[in-house]
Amino acid sequence: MELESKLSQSEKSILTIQSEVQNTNRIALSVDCVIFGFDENKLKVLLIRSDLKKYKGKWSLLGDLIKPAEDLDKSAYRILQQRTGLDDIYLEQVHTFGEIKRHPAGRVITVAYYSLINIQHHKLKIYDNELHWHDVKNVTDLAFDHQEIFDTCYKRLQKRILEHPLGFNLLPKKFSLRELQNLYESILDTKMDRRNFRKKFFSMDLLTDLNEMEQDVPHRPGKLYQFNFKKYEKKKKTWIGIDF
Amino acid sequence: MELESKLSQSEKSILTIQSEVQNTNRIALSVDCVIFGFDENKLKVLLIRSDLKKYKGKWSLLGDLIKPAEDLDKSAYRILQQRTGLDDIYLEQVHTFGEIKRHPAGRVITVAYYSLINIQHHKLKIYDNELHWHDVKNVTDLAFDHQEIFDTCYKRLQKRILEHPLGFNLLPKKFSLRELQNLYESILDTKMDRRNFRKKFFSMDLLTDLNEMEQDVPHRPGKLYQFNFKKYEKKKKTWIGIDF
DNA sequence: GCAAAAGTGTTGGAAATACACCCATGT
DNA sequence: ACATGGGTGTATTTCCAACACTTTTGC
Repeated sequence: MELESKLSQSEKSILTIQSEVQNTNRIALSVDCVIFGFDENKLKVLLIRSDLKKYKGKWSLLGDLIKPAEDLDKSAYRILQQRTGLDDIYLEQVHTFGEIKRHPAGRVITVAYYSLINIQHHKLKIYDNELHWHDVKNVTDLAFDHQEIFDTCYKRLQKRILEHPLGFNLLPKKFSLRELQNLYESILDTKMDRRNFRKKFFSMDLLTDLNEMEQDVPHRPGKLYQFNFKKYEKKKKTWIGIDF
Repeated sequence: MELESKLSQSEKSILTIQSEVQNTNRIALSVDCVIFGFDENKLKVLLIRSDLKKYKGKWSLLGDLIKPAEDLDKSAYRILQQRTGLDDIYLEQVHTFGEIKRHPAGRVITVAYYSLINIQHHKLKIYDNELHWHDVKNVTDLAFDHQEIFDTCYKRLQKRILEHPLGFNLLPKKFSLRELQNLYESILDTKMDRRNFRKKFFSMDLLTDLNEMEQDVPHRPGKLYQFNFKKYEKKKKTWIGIDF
């Protein structure tokens, strides 16, 4: 270190920095989106066939290069808009992947996002037959380092769904408690006790009872609910637990 | 969307992508590190004076541009190594900040990390008097968007410390329970019950009793402990709670 | 002997879990 | 009538949280 490091930030002039920023040190950046949907009681992810010879036949995440005059989140929204036709989508940045050799076309650092969309709204809008919804359980061997990106994003979703009520983004506006529970069970890959699940959600007081019933189900119809967001955001923990 | 989007990923050739990667779409990338330390029973962060006229007199995080042939994490380690002289430091990537106008020298996207270091080891190695340890409580009005980056990283640390036993990275190898509790209290900015804190940690069985005592304290000396990592990593939750 | 922090157990309440029966609908 | 999932209550256990006194050392 020593000389170089002492100089590196404290004494560089703005001109030096400008020169570095504009010339020597630029790198291509992309955004990749793990787009989750929920259909047939299964958690799905939207993938596209890779067109690169190296990854022929493999699936990959949806992504694109970031334009030099485009905000990061904007870039992610653009990809979603282009691919799904949907605005107003839940989106969360997860991690940035920067291995030198991760992309065959050269150095590309990629910022990974996951997003949650209501697959019913979306269904009508897939024109491109290279796009396909995959069960998350069957997602293996993606192109590039996309398997790692997918795994990271899926784990993040599993964690977040326990901390915040994000599920509604994946469901229709109106849903039954059974659908909600199916959603949680498929995201977390677990089974839950029905009575305890209901108790938990009702006690959180985040659902509005619509006084409507399911239609056309081959069994006793369930009540339909909506998420109530006014009531969320108030709940904080008082004491602070340590839970390793 | 339409035409452009349909083509954008599914039909671009490797040559097109290579050209984009190498020419039109490159952006400068930096790493910024929020370096935490613990001293005098307070959580501290290492800052450097900004040399840019625009931010004269303000403090900023330690960072540098990523070199085109340097891995992301490597880059963060390099900055830490240069600034603190320490290897083998706990480091976690937190978020990538990409507002178009965040840096006066032009478009620079920055990947934020936080790190935890043992300030005792480090003390000897600050040569640069533009570097200074600040109480996290007094960190305001940093240069660039570094206040936002700092806030984000600090919140992440507060969350992580409740989920994983990271604290030891900030403490000497041997520490008393009082020091450990002081650490948690200063990170979380809260007070905890001493008996419950002890119970909690002992029940986790992550501490090795060294059968040594504190020296030269003006009161009854406490026992000294070490973190025991073999035992960590086993604890999982069985049922899955939902805690909004 | 006094100040300062170490060390130690118990109890009540809240939340999580496990668990079984009747009900409404479509076929 | 039967198959399917909807809807409900209680008892047990586990975890959290509040709380006070005695001990050891330095001065």
